Amino acid sequence: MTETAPAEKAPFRRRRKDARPSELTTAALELFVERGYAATRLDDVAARAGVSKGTLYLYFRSKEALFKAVIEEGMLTVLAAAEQRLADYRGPATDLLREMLLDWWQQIGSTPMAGVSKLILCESSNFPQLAEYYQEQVITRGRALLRGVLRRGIEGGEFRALDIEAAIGVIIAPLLMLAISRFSLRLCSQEVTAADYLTTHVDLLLDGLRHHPDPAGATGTKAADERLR
Amino acid sequence: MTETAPAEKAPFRRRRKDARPSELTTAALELFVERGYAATRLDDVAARAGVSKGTLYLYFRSKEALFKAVIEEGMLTVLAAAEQRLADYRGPATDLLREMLLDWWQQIGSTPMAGVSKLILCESSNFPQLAEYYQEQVITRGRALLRGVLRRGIEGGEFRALDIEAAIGVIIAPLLMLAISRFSLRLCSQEVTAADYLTTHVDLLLDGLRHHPDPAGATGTKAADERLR
Amino acid sequence: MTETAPAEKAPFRRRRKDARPSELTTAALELFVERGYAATRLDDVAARAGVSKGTLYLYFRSKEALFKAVIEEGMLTVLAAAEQRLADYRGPATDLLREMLLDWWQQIGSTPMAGVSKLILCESSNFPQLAEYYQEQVITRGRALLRGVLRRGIEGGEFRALDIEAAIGVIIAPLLMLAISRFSLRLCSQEVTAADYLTTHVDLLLDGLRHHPDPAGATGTKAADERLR
Amino acid sequence: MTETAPAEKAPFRRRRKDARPSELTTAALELFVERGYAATRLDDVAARAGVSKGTLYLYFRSKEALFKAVIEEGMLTVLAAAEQRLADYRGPATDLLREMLLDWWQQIGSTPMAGVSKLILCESSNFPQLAEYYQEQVITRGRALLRGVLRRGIEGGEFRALDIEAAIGVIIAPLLMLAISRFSLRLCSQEVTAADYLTTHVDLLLDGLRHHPDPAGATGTKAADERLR
DNA sequence: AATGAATGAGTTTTCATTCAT
DNA sequence: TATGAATGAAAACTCATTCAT
Repeated sequence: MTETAPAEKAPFRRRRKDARPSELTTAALELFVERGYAATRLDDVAARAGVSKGTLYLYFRSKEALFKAVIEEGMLTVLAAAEQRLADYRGPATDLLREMLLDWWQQIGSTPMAGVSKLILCESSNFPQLAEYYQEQVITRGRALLRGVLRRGIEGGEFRALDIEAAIGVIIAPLLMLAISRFSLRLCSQEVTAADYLTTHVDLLLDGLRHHPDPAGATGTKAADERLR
Repeated sequence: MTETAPAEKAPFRRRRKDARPSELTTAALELFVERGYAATRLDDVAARAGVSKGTLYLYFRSKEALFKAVIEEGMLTVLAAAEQRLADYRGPATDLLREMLLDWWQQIGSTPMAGVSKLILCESSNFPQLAEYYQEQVITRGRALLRGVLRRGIEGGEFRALDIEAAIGVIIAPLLMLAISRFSLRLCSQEVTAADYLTTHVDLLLDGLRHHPDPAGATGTKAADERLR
Repeated sequence: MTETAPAEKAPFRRRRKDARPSELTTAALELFVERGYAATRLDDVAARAGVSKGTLYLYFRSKEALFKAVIEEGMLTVLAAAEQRLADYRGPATDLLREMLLDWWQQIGSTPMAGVSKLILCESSNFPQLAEYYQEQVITRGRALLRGVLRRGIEGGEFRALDIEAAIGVIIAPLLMLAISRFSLRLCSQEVTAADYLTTHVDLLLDGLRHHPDPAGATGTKAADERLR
Repeated sequence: MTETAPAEKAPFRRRRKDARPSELTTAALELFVERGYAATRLDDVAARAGVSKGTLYLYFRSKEALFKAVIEEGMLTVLAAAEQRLADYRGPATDLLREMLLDWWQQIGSTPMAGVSKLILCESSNFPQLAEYYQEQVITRGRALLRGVLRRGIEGGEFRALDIEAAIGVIIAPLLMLAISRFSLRLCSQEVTAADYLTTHVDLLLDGLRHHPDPAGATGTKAADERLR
């Protein structure tokens, strides 16, 4: 408003203008994650972004469009981070798996992007198409990455044989809960630092995956199968 | 509804009156879990319960009161199920842990009560006092149960030493995700049956916990610690 | 319910039954006066009368019918009290006027019936027909009584000549305000007992009415007339 | 609406914004006075003000807040009018008293502000705090003004001795009834113009207050005292 | 006669969306 | 572009009225 350098006016404006959409989605993400979609008022989003409510409608057709933009922007970020690592990484699957989990935490789980996971979890039934899209673009790809590592580990004798699809979910769950817990009740990571939690998860997991002769678990498994019909 | 004794006609009204609250909370739970608190209209809750909107207000002062009742009723159910198992169970910690996890799934995770977990996860920041209450009454108690088993296992040499608090969270997370996934996107248990998922979780976990000499994991742990600061 | 003397049952019931309507109107009058018609809930009327809400509908077709019954019952009481005094009273108009005002206070103004005045004042525009009826039956009759006394006093030389219709209103106003004030803010009778207030009113009034030669007031009156057009 | 300066088009919005609250309270005052608080629908207030229902909530948090604003705005107007007259007026108390009463009618009683008196009278038990505030700010101050004049008149020998507090109420009552009657049944001023009514009140009152020797009233007073205990 | 559970029309209140400036 | 006043559809909530018992 009180521009001291009139020569710079145009670029400044340009920059603001270009930055607007992501300023808005950033504010929206925070509030959507904290309160949920329906409970978030556009008034509050605008206020947090420091603009008027009307301005939101210059960039997004509707509240739903804003929400979708938030999710899509988050997905782009996630996928961009992931693609970088697809990597020609070579070496033991054990190391690779550990690497992937810690990477995920550093690139995604510990950032605001983790909020997108919470949104998908909480709002998926209200936005089925968006959820499906997320499923295809993010979840399926992420699972594929893990599947590759697990297969390699099993084939190479590092990991014992197991139900790979199920294992993928079991591996992801603690990461996801850790990320989501940042925005709500600490259901799982109460009184524990993220580092301790992750370390314990990785250690337990790699120990559990490791191929060793002890046949004791098998009995238990059968018993469990019976209990679950 | 299924009147077997026509002679008992008189208490019909009375029985209805007594049954109403839980009919209403049942309908409300379903919708709150599916759509979230804010997106659930009381009209729909009433319709699902087969009553008029006004009837809801005969039993619950407000939408918020209904929500709290839903959570509290769920908590009672969960705690009642848990208390039953506190048990004088004796035997290997390994068996006990497996037992507990499968029990949780059968008593809670696979029932409508699992929805309460999703609600707490999604709505905790909108109902902080309720979340705190849930934390104290349910989470803390549940963690205490697991803590007891892990300690016994470690002291008895069945399990290796580890960060017990962190391990509790890691153990719970896959169960919770499995339960919550029933009401939204299958973030973790995609294309896998609950039984396979649980079996894999328990097997991996017990393998990972088992006390065996291989010291390889330690190195990895240190590397991870460094990455996480 | 638990009648110990079954022989007396019938008459007891009968008495209750006959008394019901006035028990209900009594409770209704209290609440209507305190809160106004619209703000009074039938639930509360029923509760104050110690019956269920449904019972009200056994005696009154609707809330409006109940209100009208309250007013009409009040009017009957008022008129009955008035008729008694129409009297073949003889004597100085001064004494008669004082008598009438004090009587009104004792028979009406100091009783629950005074509430009817407040109701008419506050609700007349919501029940124009009822107000008109009250006007005809109560106000007009009351004014006629006063008119008679004032005329007699003027004709007999006790009172000076004045605008009789206006004087009637001026005489009534303090009585009415005193009565109404019992149910709301003491706009006029703050910190004064009803007896002091009435005494002062009557004294001032009779002094003011008395025929005395002093011509000073005339000037003032003319000035006032000019100010008011 | 009545734009005399078309060049000033820009501030139209601004002017509207500033004017809105009082447009709304004006409409609200009319309806509250006519129907009472509870029976007045915000729909109707909005319609009378020529805006939509939602607009009301742009300026007032709730119906109750609107009501309080109506009363407070009315009080400000009343007090502002009163302060103007506090006056260094000198002269006979008789003239001053007449002046005050006629002023009140012209400044308040004959204006829409008179409606506030009706609201306070009718709604005081539903808004006790507001009533108390009104009592302190308006009634107490108004009584103080009258008290001053009466004292001066008595001390100066113009008025006879009497119960000043009671007299204040007796003096106010006809004014108040006249004002309130404009909005409901003419309980007191039926078939009489305001001017005639006021003139009669003032004349009667000043006559009644005047100091004259006749001791006749005393007897009557004693009789009245006995009747009232 | 009496009850009180149930109803649904009516009211208050909220908030996404529009649009004149 | 940006604003924010205004809108009105939709949701929460109330309560007079009904009716099965």
